Amino acid sequence: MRRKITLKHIAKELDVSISTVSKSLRDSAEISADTRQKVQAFAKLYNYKPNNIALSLKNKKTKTIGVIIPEIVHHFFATVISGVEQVANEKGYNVIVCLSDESFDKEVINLDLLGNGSTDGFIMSLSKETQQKKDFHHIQEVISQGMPVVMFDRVTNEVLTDKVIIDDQLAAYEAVQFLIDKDLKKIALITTVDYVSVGKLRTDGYLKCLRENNIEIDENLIFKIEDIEHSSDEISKLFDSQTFDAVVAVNEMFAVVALKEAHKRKIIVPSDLSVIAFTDGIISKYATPTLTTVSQNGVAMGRKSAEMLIEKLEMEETETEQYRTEVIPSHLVLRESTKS
Amino acid sequence: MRRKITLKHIAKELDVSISTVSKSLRDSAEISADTRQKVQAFAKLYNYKPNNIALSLKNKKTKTIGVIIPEIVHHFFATVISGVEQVANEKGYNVIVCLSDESFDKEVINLDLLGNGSTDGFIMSLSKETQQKKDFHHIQEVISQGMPVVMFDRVTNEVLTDKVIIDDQLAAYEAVQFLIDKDLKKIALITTVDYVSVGKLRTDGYLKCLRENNIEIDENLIFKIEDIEHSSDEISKLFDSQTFDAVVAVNEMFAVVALKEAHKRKIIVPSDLSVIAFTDGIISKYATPTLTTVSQNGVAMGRKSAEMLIEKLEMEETETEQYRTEVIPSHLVLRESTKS
DNA sequence: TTACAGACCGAAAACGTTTTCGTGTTGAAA
DNA sequence: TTTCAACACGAAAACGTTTTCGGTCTGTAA
Repeated sequence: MRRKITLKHIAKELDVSISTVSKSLRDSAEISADTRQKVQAFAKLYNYKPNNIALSLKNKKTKTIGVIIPEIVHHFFATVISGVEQVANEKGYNVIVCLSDESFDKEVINLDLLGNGSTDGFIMSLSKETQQKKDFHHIQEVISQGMPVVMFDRVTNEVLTDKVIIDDQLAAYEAVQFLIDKDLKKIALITTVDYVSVGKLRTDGYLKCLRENNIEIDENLIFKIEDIEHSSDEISKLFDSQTFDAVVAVNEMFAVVALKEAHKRKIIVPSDLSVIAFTDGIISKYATPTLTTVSQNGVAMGRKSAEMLIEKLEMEETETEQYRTEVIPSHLVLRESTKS
Repeated sequence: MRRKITLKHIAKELDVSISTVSKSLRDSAEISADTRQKVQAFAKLYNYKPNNIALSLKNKKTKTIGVIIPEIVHHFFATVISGVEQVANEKGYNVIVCLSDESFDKEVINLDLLGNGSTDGFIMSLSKETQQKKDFHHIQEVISQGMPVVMFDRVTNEVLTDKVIIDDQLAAYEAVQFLIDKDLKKIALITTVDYVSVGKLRTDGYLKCLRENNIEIDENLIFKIEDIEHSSDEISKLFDSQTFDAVVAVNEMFAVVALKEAHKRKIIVPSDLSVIAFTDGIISKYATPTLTTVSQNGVAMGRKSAEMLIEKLEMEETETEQYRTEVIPSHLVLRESTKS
């Protein structure tokens, strides 16, 4: 088992000093062409590669960015990671992924663990529990220690830092307006409980659009679902108790469940009922009928987040602290679940 | 901006040596209770946490495992990461994720980059290109340098190391047998090109089952699809040219496309046509009708892979090299796309 | 008084780099 | 012959830890 070779080994083998070896490998003019050549040949032969950890310690940079997300088995977050990874890769950074499992405590632990030298900065999306507790001291902590942090999607105003979001309220507004333009007036909304920030914003957009179109808001058409596991029963109740000619769902799963419920009741989509979902993911593309969705470009969010973070990492310390919030554009992806 | 505090800072502030600080924090009996108490109080006050990088360098352990997968926007791989992360977390390890994008070169680069001290070991699934080229020297390289590697799902016999797989051939066999038991004889197979190892194995299982049931193999019923983008047209052709009463697809997407094609032609699933898909993911659960699938428990694979890797990492160097291949059980998840 | 044990603490090495600075040797100019 | 620059290289510090090995006290026993 050939162990990893170090500068020291090369130095001893060639009977020169460690400094000489190091300089030779970096092609320093300080060293004679002869020695340089000799060292380089030897290094190549034994496949020498500098030790990353030693470099990190010396440079006080790890070239690693930490990504903390609620869960990875979720198409949207997977696409974000994909985007982050793309630009990280281009710029020579590694990505270390941590899952909070929607738990506040795990978020704290992860931040704590990685905050001690393992990463140069963070990209994160808040866990549900954190959003509920409204406790962000762990994030403030790492920021105050000089670590750049970029928050995406599930963000909060209470932390001053760079952010990347889609304009959820506007997107919901546009989705609803699209339906109204098709002359659909009884529009149901299937959303989450309010503490999930994006759920709240989308609900706000829905309400705003109805108001501005002078359509009376019927609270019975707004359905807040806590638990995705029982969404099927819940949504069934909605169909039992109310009639409506369009549904906006804040995620794909709710929309597909609605689709199935309609199918079961012989309600034809889109002629009898139009459906629009948020988050343009895999399910929408493969549902029957395929779903019209509000695109939520995770790759773009990931890319933008990584770009902002790396920019912060590589700029001079002295520059003025200026935080930006970038808005990733979203648009309606028209498919079979709405009338054309 | 409070910068991170180090042992040196504490030492200077309290006017003792670095050694004393270090020992105090580790509650060494060498240091008087008085001093210990003082140091600990100070450290707590300033929220001292040892620098991970320095520890890694000293201990020659990073407590980090590298995961290299073809892509993350793929439910199966996401579940695997989730599993890996779970046990990594339990055992105090971090997970660094790299995507090969199905590219041989990126796989080499990632392995190279992380192999130089950044991780203690690897968990990986081969990229398509690597499987095609059958070039595994980069993996042999890291192994020969003493890094444990666990391969999962897309593995190869040409590398001697720990592996975690599902018995794809057996799983396919059982799926086909299930259909035959329902008295379905004309069973089509929608699979990938042969160099994708799991596609090949599943095809083998299909063939074996037909043979052992004395059903003549009709090559026209075996459909190899290279490009998922055009699968729709391809599968349409299959329906044009052949008749059959069951379909086995090696992934969810192919199955859903078949489902839609049947729907379009007024072929009723499951009464006219049964469909079974591989990889029990999100799509299957939300398809219409829901899909009967061969479960491919990614979380279990991830967990098992991580367990095997960490076991290797923490066992004494001296123990005999013994490589294992673990098989994760799979089973049919019965849903609406097959007759009950 | 001397010797010695124990208590307490510090110096230094080690992990693997990079970089600054110093030093010895050579050759040429004065 | 003396002086000095250019050249080639090495020593050592630094990054932040942990740990081994000494060293300096104090107090007690001989």
